[in-house]
Amino acid sequence: MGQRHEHTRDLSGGITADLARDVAQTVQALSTPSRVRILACLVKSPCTVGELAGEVEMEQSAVSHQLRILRHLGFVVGERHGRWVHYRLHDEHIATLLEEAVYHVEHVRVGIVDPAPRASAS
Amino acid sequence: MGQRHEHTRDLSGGITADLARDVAQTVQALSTPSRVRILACLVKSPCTVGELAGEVEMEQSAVSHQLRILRHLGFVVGERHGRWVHYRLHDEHIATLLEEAVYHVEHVRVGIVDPAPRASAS
DNA sequence: CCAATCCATGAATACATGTTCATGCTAGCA
DNA sequence: TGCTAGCATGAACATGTATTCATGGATTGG
Repeated sequence: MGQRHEHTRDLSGGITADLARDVAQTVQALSTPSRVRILACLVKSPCTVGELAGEVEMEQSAVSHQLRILRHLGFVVGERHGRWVHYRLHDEHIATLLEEAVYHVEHVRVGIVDPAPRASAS
Repeated sequence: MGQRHEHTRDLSGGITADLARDVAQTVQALSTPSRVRILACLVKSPCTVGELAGEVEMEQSAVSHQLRILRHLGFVVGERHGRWVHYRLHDEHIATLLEEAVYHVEHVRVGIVDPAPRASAS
């Protein structure tokens, strides 16, 4: 345990336009508060749609719509158990991605406005 | 050398709605192909607006607009040198965040559609 | 100074998207 | 077999946003 992953990809060679498109599309799964909350819930444990709706304070319909998006992006999978559908993260890498994103937000406090450059340097 | 960072944040305790909002807003910087390409360029080296426009195949005006967003999110900083404005990443953590995102897209191939759950399990 | 270059910005537009509302489908219970 | 609970889905709507166009500010070179 305590296994080491770097989880990074060298970008010194640049990236293609196609890869940029894929990155943007994937990352977009985390670009809305509702989906972040849904995924954060699923990190803790699998949930039904109704449970998710309660935890993230959204209507059931809205949750279903967002779950559909997350399914299409390969972030979550749903499995039917009787009348309920249990949703869970597709794999542990999804949890890692979210954990990394949260880490960056908490530690590298971004979001501070930076004015347009006016003064000359050098 | 070879220093170890985990770069993750334990989510077993859940996250607040405010944190989810911040995560979504921050991650949104990487949720568009144009901004991903701009940031990927800046990972390699600082660039002027005109250089960025050439590399990412966008008009100068569009690049300026996106740079403004990235500035406000604390992702990049611009410094005036004569007639040019040199843009660079705010710090190396931004590069790490992008590198991690690209890593996930390349290794954990998401984006495969998953049908709505129909069959019953158990 | 004047012109040219580099960049920022506001308005306008086209487009994507998140939510709600209404409805339909599936599975279990009486 | 109705009937209800849990969930999915389509339409409508409001909102956000990325780009283009036009323009203005800043700076240097002539």
